[in-house]
Amino acid sequence: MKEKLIAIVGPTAVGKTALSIYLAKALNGEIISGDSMQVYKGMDIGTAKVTKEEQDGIPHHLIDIKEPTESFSVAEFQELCRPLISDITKRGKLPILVGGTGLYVNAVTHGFGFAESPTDAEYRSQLEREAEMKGKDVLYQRLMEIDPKACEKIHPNNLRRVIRALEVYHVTGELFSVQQTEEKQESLYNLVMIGLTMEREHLYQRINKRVDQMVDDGLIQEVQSFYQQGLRDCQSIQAIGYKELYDYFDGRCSLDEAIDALKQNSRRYAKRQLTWFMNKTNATWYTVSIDDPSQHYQEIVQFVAGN
RNA sequence: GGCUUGGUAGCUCAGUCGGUAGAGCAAUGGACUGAAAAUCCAUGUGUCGGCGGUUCGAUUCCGUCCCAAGCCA
Repeated sequence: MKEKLIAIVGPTAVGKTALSIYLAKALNGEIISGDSMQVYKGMDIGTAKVTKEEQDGIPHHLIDIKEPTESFSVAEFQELCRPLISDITKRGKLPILVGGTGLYVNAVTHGFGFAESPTDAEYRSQLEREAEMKGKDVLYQRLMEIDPKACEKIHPNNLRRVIRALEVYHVTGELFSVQQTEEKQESLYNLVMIGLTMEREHLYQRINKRVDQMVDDGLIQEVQSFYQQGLRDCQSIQAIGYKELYDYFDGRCSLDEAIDALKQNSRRYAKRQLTWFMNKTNATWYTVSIDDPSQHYQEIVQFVAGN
């Protein structure tokens, strides 16, 4: 008997958090964040992390589990998330996975098997240096000799993924393309996936408004404190909101330009999220209205409870 | 009121010595298996300001009108 798992996916700012709290209350649930940036402590405003008040007593997991200096990965997320789901289930509660990071969600709900191929940071940077000196074609050609099947799916310009494929071979002796065939079609869980979307123009309005709100709430100070602590070159500051404001603090642009870039990058991010969730999941979709975001809550509760 | 320079893609502009046009940015679509809020790929039809004229043919030349900026009264 598979464990029951609810997942809520959708683009940034569509209202996943509010729905998740509502569902958790209605169905005796606990919430697991499926988000690559909300794991970082102190990155609260910029990642639109749930506040304590919003949580309203509902247990939340996998937020604030990393220092901003640390790295994090899908595999680690998967490793943490799966036992957590079992644990919540055993306690008689309903696990609700809420996330905007499509890869993370799918890695948990489906059988992504990368547990056997760890990373090798040293090897990565070695390849990066090589690509810089000799060009990325050199690495692509090397991958072509080792794993031509992987090359079919990786664009020569996508250096990051070329390097990852080489890394897998380097570390495990196994081909990247072979590992990928382990993908399973069936979910590991009795999965009910809810997708939230919104008319594009309205979603963009909400994103722009939310960024302004973040600035009012002290986003600039939040990022500045990381900047002043000397936080540099780490995964956490790749987050939207942080990298743009770093450009401002570095004097590469004005504050207004940074905020505009932040909005634009958020909109583009939302678009990529929709592409992923629409094409890589079979969520049941609800189009939420900008005027009444809670319009479908009752319907969703019934749908989730009935499955 | 007169003169000058402009009006071309959502924006900034290029260009056509007359054969209905193209860059950057924006936007849109897509890919995605240990950085994923990352990384990467693909996509350019627009009354060439309006109306007339010349011409086989005008966005291009001419006239006129409208709009904008600047200068002179």
